[in-house]
Amino acid sequence: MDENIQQDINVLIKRRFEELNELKILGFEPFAYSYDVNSNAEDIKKNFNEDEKHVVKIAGRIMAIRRMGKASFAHIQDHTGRIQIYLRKDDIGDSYNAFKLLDIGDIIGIEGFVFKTKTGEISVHTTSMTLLSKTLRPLPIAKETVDEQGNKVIHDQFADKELRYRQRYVDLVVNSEIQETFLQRSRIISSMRNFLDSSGYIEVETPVLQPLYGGAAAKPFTTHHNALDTTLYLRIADELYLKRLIVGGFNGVYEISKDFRNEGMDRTHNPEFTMMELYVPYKDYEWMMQYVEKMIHHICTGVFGTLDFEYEERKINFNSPWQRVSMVDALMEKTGLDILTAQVDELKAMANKLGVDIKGLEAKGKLIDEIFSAVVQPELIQPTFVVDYPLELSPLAKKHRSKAGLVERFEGYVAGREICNAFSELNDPVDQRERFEGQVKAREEGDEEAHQIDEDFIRALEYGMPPTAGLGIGIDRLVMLLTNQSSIRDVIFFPQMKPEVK
RNA sequence: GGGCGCGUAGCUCAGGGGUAGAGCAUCUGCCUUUUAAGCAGAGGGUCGGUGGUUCGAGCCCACCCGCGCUCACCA
Repeated sequence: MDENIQQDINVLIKRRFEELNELKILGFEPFAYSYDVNSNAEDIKKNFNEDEKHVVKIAGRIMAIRRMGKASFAHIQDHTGRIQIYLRKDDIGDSYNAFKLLDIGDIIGIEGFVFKTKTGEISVHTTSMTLLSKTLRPLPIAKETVDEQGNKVIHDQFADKELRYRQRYVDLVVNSEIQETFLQRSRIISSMRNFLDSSGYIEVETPVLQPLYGGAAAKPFTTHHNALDTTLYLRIADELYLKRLIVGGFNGVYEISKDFRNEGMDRTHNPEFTMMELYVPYKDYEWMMQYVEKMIHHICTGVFGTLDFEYEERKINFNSPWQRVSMVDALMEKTGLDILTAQVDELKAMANKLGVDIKGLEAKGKLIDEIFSAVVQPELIQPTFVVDYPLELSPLAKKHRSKAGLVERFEGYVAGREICNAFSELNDPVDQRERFEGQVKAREEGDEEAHQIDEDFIRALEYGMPPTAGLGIGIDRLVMLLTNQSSIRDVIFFPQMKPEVK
């Protein structure tokens, strides 16, 4: 930060330190130990009764002050919202002198009785004020007013996106409406966990630090373990460990945890993100599609009380069953090309004709994926399962029981975005080894994201894994969808940022 | 990395060649039902940085730095 700006802030901070000392001299402890709260802003307003003087004890942060000599009004904000307080020197004596030394941002406890002002605002008439925490930095507070048309106008809003992300604690205080999105995130995860638990599946934890990374096509973060003197990777997926647990005999395991991918950042990508993966033995991807429908239904109704959502101005309805379309059919319809029999040259020609950037790709699977992403995916607005993917795109999925060249895999799309990925898990260790070897070949041909051979995983499969259905859901993106947020940074408290420039 | 945009007081912003502005916030005084409280006064800026053009540069030019959006890669 620029030194001069720093100095200017310091003038304000210096004044706060002076107030701190003056408060101590007056005998007020600026940082209290506790306060017995028995009400909150929301309850006070909800339970207001003209005839009774409710006595309440509340605590919160001062968000506005209007001083009028020997009496003052202020608004304090707690976790339920704001409420006005009224303080008079006649009522609180010496504390009024302390109040004169308080600022917006300070945290106080107020005991008093509830009343309604001349102008009709339910307020607390203070009989006792306790300073709980003195602020040493000025809060970038906004003021609100209502214009002639009845629109809420916010003045001096704390709007710098970078500062909001870097200092989320300030953002949460002064733009407190964002708390709702994060509360919804929390409820979505709880609801999902609750649904999985009630199905009898076990929540487990598997390593974040892995000697071999796998389970997805992505570049990892690399780190080093000193005592072992070995390279470890931050996991890019939980998949291979969770399937080992299915080998071990559990009746369904899931994990909700952070995965890490060392790739670009934008409105839908953060380097660490939250993933839910579920594996259920003796089931296949058909069963899993229905399970996803039920789970999303449970979350939508449980958290939001509705199946109707709006995302980026488009209406979405989560009624079951979701639409289903096979990848082959969808591409046939859009391009007239049968991707099962098409040659690489035909796919490249089609991509060029459609204006799809294939940037030197040669692998058939990747070409198909590019064309699909460009021409089909954006049109999948209502919840849709795209089923049966090319084998070479899915080295961990089981070959389709009747369609050659495909695997039993589906992805769920909503509002043109992928929200889940699932398959009938490959449990044939011989086939798995061949797929891994195919990946090694792809890697040698320059595909940095191709899988490595995980010998221990193959060994686990050789001990026998029951037929299993597996699912992955990107939690951040699900939350974005359900809370109508277009940036992943708005559903993650502390999104990754460039290092702060001093 | 490419393209577009932004950077002026603590916050939100005006000013587009003539020597720095507004509102809020801060400080002082008055004010015991206010609510963007009010009234009177005060302080606060090397206008993101460096060079250049000019008698004179927030303003024009070049380069750099930071941030946002977007494209590419990707969940």
